[in-house]
Amino acid sequence: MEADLRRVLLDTARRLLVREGYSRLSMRKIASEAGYSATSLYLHFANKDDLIHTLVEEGMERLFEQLSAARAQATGAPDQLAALCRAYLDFAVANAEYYEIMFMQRSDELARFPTEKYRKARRNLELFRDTIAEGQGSGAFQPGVPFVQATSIWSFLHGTVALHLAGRIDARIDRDALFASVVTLAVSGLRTTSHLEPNAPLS
Amino acid sequence: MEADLRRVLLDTARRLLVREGYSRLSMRKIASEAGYSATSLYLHFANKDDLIHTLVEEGMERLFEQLSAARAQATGAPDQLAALCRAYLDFAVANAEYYEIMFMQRSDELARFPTEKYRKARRNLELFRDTIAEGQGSGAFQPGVPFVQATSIWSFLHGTVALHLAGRIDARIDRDALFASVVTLAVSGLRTTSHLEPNAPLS
DNA sequence: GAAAGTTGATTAACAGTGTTAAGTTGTGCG
DNA sequence: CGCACAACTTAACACTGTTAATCAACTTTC
Repeated sequence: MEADLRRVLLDTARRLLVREGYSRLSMRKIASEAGYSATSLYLHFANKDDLIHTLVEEGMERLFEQLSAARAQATGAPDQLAALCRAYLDFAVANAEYYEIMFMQRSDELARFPTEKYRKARRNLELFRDTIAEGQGSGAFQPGVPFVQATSIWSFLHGTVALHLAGRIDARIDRDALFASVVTLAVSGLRTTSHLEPNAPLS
Repeated sequence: MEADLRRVLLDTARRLLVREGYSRLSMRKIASEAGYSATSLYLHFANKDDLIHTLVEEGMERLFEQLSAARAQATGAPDQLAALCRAYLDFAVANAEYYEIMFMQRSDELARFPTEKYRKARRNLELFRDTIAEGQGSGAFQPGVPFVQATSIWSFLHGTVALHLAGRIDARIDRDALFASVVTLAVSGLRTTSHLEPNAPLS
């Protein structure tokens, strides 16, 4: 056996995913691209879902690194939260194919993300939650349940990128301007002293 | 030929979609369920995407009806906007399979929604836009570009239902409470006098 | 060192998918 | 009647994920 064929197959799958998109990613293609027969994949992964879930897990880690780095470069909860939002949106457009398998999989198409890998996915949300809690502690944010508020912000961010990636956002709306407005809106919704400015510059 | 086989096939497809979900909806199943051979579908639809797009169009109409009805029962832009948001969320959970093909299709998997059918999809967003513009006229809402603000709210709503339908929202968060908070948050973000209350009752 | 067992990979096959080409059947019409 | 056209079907292609059976090579054991 290859030194670590599992690793090779994952790398091949990732490369194919990024190059051709999820819908054109098949077990047979991964295998032939790696120079093996299709059934070899089943010696290292239970099934396609298992393979994809491993890629998702890797994506969650990469997202966590980028989110952490973004937050570390900002100071103060509001700025840190804004940095997290921007990093999330940036990750989604820079890794669209990754984002699709990570967050845009309908549950009946792909088996539920396994619990043992769920921890890594949750860390990303906790980054938001902790920042919000910190802001509440310093009095910069309104009171509330940080976990719920983090979920709300996440929903907002996800909705924006999901519609964007699906090509559903009207072409007249500039992407970067919309993203910037979304970040402002998301953060200002939590602030004690509202910093909402009319979003006239958009479109 | 059947009086209108096209109509029969669409009804069969819709029934199968709701009963078994999009991932288990195949041309062959639709055909056999309707009592015809698979290739018959291609006499009435160019391909599977064409058939799905027709279902999507119907879904857009149904959504429009429910949104319109909800807005008509409320008075004043803020309440009307809240009613629109609630109706949108309600539609999504009550017609999850429909919602999936309407808004959760990745663009590379399903061909782009055809322009001639796009009009019906846009009407729904215009309902939000017009309500926002009305609220700005009466001074209830902050100034801004209504179309962009409507898109923001839509993103927020879509993100919430998309994550919910994908089973990604933490089980500890009550769905209805989250939805209620999202509606409040979406509307209050536009108001001149903020009505934000701490969302403590959640979870 | 020969026999047995294990590991890593393969080929063949099944049941399913969307879709096209060719063939069949029935109806209206000149 | 015979022609034409319309509605529909059968056969086939090129895929898909996945399982069972097989084969070759290396390890272990006697």
